[in-house]
Amino acid sequence: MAHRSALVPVAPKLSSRQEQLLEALRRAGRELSGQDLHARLRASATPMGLATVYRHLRQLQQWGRVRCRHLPSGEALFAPTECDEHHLTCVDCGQTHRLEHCPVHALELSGEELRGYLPLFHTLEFYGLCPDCQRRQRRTASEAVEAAGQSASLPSA
Amino acid sequence: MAHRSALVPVAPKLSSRQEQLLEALRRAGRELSGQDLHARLRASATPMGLATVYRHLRQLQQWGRVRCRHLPSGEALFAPTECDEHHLTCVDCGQTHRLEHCPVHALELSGEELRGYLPLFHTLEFYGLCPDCQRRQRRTASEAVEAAGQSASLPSA
DNA sequence: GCTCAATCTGGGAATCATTCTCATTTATGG
DNA sequence: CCATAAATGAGAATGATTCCCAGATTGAGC
Ligand SMILES: [Mn+2]
Ligand SMILES: [Mn+2]
Ligand SMILES: [Zn+2]
Ligand SMILES: [Zn+2]
Repeated sequence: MAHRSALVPVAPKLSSRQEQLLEALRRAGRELSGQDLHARLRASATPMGLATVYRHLRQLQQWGRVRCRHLPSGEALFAPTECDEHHLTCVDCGQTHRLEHCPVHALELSGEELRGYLPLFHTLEFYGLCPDCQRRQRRTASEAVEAAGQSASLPSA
Repeated sequence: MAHRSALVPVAPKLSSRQEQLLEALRRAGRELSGQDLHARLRASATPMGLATVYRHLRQLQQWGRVRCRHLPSGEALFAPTECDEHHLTCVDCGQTHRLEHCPVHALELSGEELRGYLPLFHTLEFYGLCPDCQRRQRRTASEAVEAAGQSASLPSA
């Protein structure tokens, strides 16, 4: 709290609708898409339209209260900035794991690199091949090699 | 090269179309969207259709040769993985600066955190408010306060 | 060379998350 | 209550990406 107000020069009081949105995000305990949020809020006592959900998500992001990351699929996921999480994602099957610790939490940008910016949040995602997909790709590759080798020529690999 | 082949278990030979795509990305010297690439390749001697561009971008990404990040606007930008760049972006106006050095280049994931994954690439982006937008937000905020304080409302300007 | 199946390609339709429009509702402040 | 401004949301518009599928290309086997 003290942390937040120290960082943000303009910390506008949130409207009740914005509080509702942020609270829904907190309650979820995981990143949610705009559509997810809309679905949840639509069921609430004070339903919120899709346009309003997106409007406020954008506003909250510009105020540094919400951050957004994109899955490889392109889906946008939102979370409160106070939750500092990162992931390791398979570029093939999309399986993702939450990392225990943020590797850049300490390591901040130097004053020179900041260029006068007021830092709000960051995104950091690692991508790789999960063990299963490594196996599958190896299998596929060796099948190709074997098929090619059977014939007569093909010194490629 | 040695670096790459050591990392990637399955490093399939790229098709000529895939080479063409990757080469276009390298030649560009900056991140390009799928649409950008399509526009460039359409003008070339061997035009490439939009569907093919996206197909190969996905494949190259799964092979760890291309990485992708998303602007706050949602636009997807592609670059060769050998280019390890990150940015500082204003959440308000969208202005972005390239960082000189990658803060996580050394700092790799621990074996435990890797969970057997074969690391391919990462994305790291910092977000904040640029000096201009900080000023603007402060100005907007103080106008609001002043208007409220006066309590004699004059909507003239 | 020629043939045929497998693979690749790309025009155009389909998808779908997000944004936009704008008529209506709600908050504000006397 | 009145007037004005701000907020809201239904539905249309947008636009990037994916899907579909018929035609083109490749290349292994003859
Ligand atoms: Mn972090
Ligand atoms: Mn890096
Ligand atoms: Zn996988
Ligand atoms: Zn800015």
